[in-house]
Amino acid sequence: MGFFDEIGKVAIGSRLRMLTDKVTEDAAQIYKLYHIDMQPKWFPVFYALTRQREKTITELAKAIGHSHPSVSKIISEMLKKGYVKENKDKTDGRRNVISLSKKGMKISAALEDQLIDVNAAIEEISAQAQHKLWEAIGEWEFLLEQKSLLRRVTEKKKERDGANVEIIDYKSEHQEVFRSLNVEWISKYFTMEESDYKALDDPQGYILDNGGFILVALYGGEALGVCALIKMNDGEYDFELAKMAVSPKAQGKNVGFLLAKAIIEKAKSLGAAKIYLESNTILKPAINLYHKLGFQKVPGKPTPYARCNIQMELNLN
Amino acid sequence: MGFFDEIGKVAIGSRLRMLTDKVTEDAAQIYKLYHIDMQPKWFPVFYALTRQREKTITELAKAIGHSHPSVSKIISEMLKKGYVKENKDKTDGRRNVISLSKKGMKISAALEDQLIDVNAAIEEISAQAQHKLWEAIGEWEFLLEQKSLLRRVTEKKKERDGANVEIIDYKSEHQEVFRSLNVEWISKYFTMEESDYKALDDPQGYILDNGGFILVALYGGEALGVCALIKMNDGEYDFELAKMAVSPKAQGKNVGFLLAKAIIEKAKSLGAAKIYLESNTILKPAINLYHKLGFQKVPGKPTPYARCNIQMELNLN
DNA sequence: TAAATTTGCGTAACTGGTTACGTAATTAAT
DNA sequence: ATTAATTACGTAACCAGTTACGCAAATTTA
Repeated sequence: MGFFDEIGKVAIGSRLRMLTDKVTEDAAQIYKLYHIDMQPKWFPVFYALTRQREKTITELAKAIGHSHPSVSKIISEMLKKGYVKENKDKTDGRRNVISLSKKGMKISAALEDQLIDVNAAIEEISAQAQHKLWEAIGEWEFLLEQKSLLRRVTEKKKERDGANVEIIDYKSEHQEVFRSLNVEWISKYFTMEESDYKALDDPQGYILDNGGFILVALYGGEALGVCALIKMNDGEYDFELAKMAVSPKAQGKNVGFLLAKAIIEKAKSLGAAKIYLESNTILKPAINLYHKLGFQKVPGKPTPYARCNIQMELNLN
Repeated sequence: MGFFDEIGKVAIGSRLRMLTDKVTEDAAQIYKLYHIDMQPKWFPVFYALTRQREKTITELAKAIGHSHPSVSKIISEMLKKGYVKENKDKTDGRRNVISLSKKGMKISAALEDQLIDVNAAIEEISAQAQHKLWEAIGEWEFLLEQKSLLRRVTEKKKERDGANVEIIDYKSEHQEVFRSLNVEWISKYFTMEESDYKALDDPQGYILDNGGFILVALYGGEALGVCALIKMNDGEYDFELAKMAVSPKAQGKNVGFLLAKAIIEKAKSLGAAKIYLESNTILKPAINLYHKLGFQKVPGKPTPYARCNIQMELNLN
């Protein structure tokens, strides 16, 4: 147990499994004690059948919370022992209606005594324990039903990553990063074009001096993401969101989202009403991100970029 | 869940298993979220190795509470991925010393972030729950360690069976039962002898009128066990415990023990100091019972019974 | 009424663990 | 110095569940 104390509650799964094993391991012995020739795994099926005379395989599976092949196997074993009988449904040839045989019902009577004693034993343990396992399980089932562990972990990750990400204004020292991060992804998926070089080689002249902005994302102090807001001369849009790039090192750390969120805030604070962007549908994570931020697809506009096959806009009002 | 509410806490095992499944099912996804190429089942091994540079298969198994073949399999999988390396111990050729490879250590660093988030997520669930699962598991582990479920159930069964058993004095109406129960086991394991017929055909004249006693055990009102105390003329012993018989129908219901206990009390109340009995070692449950009651083996005495190969006495002072 | 979809369920293959067993290396006992 | 017992650990077979798949019957849709 020392191991699990040290490792923390991450081990809750392993620990649950071990307790389950411990609670379960005696089951076979207990049946022997009552001279009941039955396998522990048959019990749920058995019990369900005592409650309701007849049930099909699928009904049984649903009732006891197993998959149907599991029930199918159990039934074929119980059939061999003669505890149940099967009966093809006359009106629906697919259904295999299972019921307890005479022999099965006799066993089921013997089981009742056992149930009483096992229940009493478990109640005894419960009474000796300060913390209520039964109720705790119920609560956990409910809480996990509401929000899965995966979702909870995802949220925690976002929170933690967010705290590590700092979004700052572009300074001339970032020019190298701004260029290299963009070259990296563009040349990975497409090829660099004329307009790329213009913006990347001279962000000061091409973007900032024209009334645009650039933000830089620091992760643990290192610049791992960049994003630009380019002033547009078109009457419809105020800015184009462009040259967004996140280092593979920071992938999955929510950097893109935080960066985009920040740049949208920036645009808002500058009184912008509509933002435009161009992208390509093979960049699925990017498209998803834009979608999540509220961008909507718009019909084709003229563009200098060959790689553009989708255009989107975000209305800020 | 309805099923389990209805069936009662007997289902604690199934319920634990389901919760375990639920907690565990997301594990693989969570690793993916962190871009860690690892199987959930490797985690305990991984973790144990980050804690202590080197460990043998068996040490790992002990540390994480698995069987050694399980660890053996996991290691061979991790080996294939290049996360660990093995090293035959120079001084002990049997030992296979495992340690993390460079690649393994890199993964282990990535794991740390994940651990933080998973722990946070689980703490969040814990905080939302009123009942403390973690502590409850700890208590159950302790309580089951102290006394296994099997032993607890056995005790409950004895209690319940005991309450159903009533020990009464022999009356003439019991002669038939007294005879038939004894004939049943004697002729099953041995053959009836002259002395048997004397006692069984005329318990009144042969046992009671000579200062002996007979007790009858009723189970649910039915006479299913008998036991006699025969007055002895020998200077050493006061009574012989004999003609104890329990119906197979009442087997495992503690009837024998209660009957013997009662007959010993009877002897005590009559001022007896020493009880004697004869038996045969092939009757193992009977010998165990006598032993449990405090009877000790004594060297051979003259006996009319061919089937006797062990003699025992109980000192009542 | 024919075609497409859904449902019931059996079989097969997989999974993450176990116990059983065999073998080689080491240690203890005579 | 043997012999016997113990230990480390790999392989095989099993176990109680699962998912994947396919077939046939029933139901829905066109």
